[in-house]
Amino acid sequence: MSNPLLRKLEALADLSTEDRQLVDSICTDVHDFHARQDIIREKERLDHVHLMLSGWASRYQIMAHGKKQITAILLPGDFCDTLIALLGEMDHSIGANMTCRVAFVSKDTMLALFDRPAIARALWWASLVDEGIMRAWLVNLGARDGLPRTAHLLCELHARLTAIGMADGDFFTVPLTQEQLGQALSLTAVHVNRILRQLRDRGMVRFERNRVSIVNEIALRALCNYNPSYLHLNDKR
Amino acid sequence: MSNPLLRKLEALADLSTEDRQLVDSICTDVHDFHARQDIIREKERLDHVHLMLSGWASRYQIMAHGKKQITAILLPGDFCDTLIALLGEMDHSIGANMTCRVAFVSKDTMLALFDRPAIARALWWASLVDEGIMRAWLVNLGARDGLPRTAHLLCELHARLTAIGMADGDFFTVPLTQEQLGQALSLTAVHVNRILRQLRDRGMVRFERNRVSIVNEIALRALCNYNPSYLHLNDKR
DNA sequence: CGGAAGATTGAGAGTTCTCAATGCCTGTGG
DNA sequence: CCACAGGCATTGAGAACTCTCAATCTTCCG
Repeated sequence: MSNPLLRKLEALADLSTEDRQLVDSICTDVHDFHARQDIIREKERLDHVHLMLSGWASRYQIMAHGKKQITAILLPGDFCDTLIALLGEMDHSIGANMTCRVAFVSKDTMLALFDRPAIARALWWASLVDEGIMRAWLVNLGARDGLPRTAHLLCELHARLTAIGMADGDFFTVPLTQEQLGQALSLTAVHVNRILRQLRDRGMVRFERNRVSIVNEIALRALCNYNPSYLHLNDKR
Repeated sequence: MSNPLLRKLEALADLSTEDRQLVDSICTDVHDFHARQDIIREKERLDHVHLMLSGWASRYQIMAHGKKQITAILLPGDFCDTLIALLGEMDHSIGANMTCRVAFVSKDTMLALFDRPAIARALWWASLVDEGIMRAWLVNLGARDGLPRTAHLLCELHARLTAIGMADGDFFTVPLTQEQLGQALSLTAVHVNRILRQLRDRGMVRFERNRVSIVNEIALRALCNYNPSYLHLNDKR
């Protein structure tokens, strides 16, 4: 399995051979986490950045009354905390949704990456994409009803998983329970269930266990007006 | 009126005299915008970054069916688009909510700022805060009902305005209509109105015209479990 | 003074939630 | 190999929150 970060950065910039070697060499301190385990907890202070190598994780925050809101889904190649880990104190937690392999990358290594212009450029692009995803989620929660909101999340996941080679055409795996999907979409598990049934009834998506298949992507995208430009896929400039 | 960026950065790092002079000198290309005018439009490509000098502006996105979602409120000292302007194409617009003065800062000037370690550090902190605000909005939309959600926004605005000297104790001005508040909170203007009445009836906030006064900040913060740590105020490290 | 934008209020409708019951699947232990 | 427990999915029904539509009122400004 090749380094997922390398793959991602290569899509964003032209890297030299040395750049590639450097990126490939940063995953020396690797840790495994199992489902439901926290990778980082609120209020922690860190001296390294977390890079997802495999598995799924979620950035989340728990409210006083126990309600949990997932604010991001982290996939292989994603940094969990570029800025926060280096500067501040975590104001939220990150939990593994399934077995995850995570590289702990030291500050110095990160700085070495930023010293290479092509790598730095690609890393900025990646941050820009992360920022765009967050804004897209904000709009999704704020401006779409449950059905199109869920459709939008599925479109995004399909696009992101495809980009990192984790989708098999229209099929992919979502290791989240309906409860967890609800925490990301700000819906109850019961309502997520009804929405998934609607998507199935309309012949757009099949959801069985953790396997998703997009049956009619055109219709699904139309349902939520999906515009993937915020992911800047194939946007090497 | 001193440079609001300087004020902000000084709260985040210890700047040398040269640093101060540099920051103070970047506002050479200043433009004024009037209420309802767009500062940046979706799909624009820019060669400079926008720095708010005075006034209020909103980052927003318009859905196909016309619904508008405000994803950020920009105040003096805020950069509108650190990354996007330099790398990509705007995937949303930024509109002035009142008369605004905006400095156009060139790429080169930005790079010069990042060459100064203390300034760069403060700028990273500022990005971290912006990121934290976005996450807080995501949680606010996703996990709070209208009443606490509105309370949270008011608490945040009060804190941010106080930090930049634009609040007069418990009084401040919010140059947004109830319609616009609704676009930020993802509520209809009608419902915002009812919520503001509730906040008034409960003796927490008075809202008259564009003047807001926080009558009982303790109760208001309790209502939404406000925890301002994500703003990293007084967090100079 | 008139017009327009914004604020306020009422009433009925729609979306989503809560509570609760039932069904399904998987892994474990006998 | 089967029974059982536990987690998850599914469905129903009534409640809660928020929206839509519509009317009225207020304020601002030319």
